[in-house]
Amino acid sequence: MRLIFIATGDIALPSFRHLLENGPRPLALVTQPDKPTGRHQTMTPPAIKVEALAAGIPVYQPEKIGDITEELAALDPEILVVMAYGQILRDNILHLASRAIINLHASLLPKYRGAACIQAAIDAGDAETGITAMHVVRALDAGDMIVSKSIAIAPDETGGSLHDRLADLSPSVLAEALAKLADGTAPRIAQDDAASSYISKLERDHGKLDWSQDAAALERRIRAYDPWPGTYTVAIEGGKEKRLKIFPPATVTDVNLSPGEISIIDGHLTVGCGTSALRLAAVQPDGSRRMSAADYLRGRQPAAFQ
RNA sequence: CGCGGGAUGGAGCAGCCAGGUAGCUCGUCAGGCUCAUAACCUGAAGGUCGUAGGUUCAAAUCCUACUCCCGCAA
Repeated sequence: MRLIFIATGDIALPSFRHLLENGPRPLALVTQPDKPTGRHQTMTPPAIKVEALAAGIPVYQPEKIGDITEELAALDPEILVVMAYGQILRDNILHLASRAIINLHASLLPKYRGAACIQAAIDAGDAETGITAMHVVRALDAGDMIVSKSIAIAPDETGGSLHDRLADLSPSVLAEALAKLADGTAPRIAQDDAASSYISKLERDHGKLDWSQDAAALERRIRAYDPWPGTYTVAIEGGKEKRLKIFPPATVTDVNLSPGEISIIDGHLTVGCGTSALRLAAVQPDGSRRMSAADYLRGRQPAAFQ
């Protein structure tokens, strides 16, 4: 089967490797251009590009994928596989493949269409999530589904751990979808739009914790947003506002404190929430490295979180 | 050279602006007290103040360069 892989995010790496090892070997990889990243804004290629080049797979990095429509058409693909690519695909790409264009999405559709689907499942307190293979249509993540597989979300699951587990689950979903497309047994399961939800892309600012919320909800958010975009609060230290990152695990504890109020209970940094309170285990002050909440308290005296 | 913060005994910090015997909260070790404690008391060990130069009678502190860590931004 003539296949082109279209992906940027690391979540696609296991699936890409699966194709390299078990076939069908991708004719090409389309990925986002190298971008300046890190503290020194050095140009960094997507990891999947590096692996593709090492495997001798041609790589395209168009600013807009529409710019290479002709090149891709010349490869005469039967299947396009899209996963965490990062660009909206236009009609010219949607109709490029003779057989199908499919997308691997990290949620159990129709829940959590959009970018931050992994975090959303933890944030909502869902018991499970998964990977869905579907046909790509113009509306984002709204195409007919082919196959999905689910996994349970652990009580201490973080966005990072779930990302990795979903990445490892993806190859089996891809393999099953490709097999069914090949032998003509692939179903087209329409999504129930009424049951759908859309999650927009997360920005760093979305990680600011609102202490007026329920402690259990905040605990889920701290896990869901780790490591990206991370959660933080603003600590009042000596009258100054200092940004303070918060890391899991946080523990809901039944103490009566007003939202944002800090108390040291049994040696643990405890913060009041809208309902009950949260005991924090790990934090990172601005300009310093990650440390235990106990270490943080040794050298600083935060008055409150806001 | 995108912007900015930082490097001080094992941990987290203060001291630096206005140079002049290394300090705080813990931890560790020893002893004491207690029925008992992540309790309390007493004592001790442990630092060439990131590196290299410079200024000075004198540098953690002022100047220069370098290394490493981190936040923002992507």
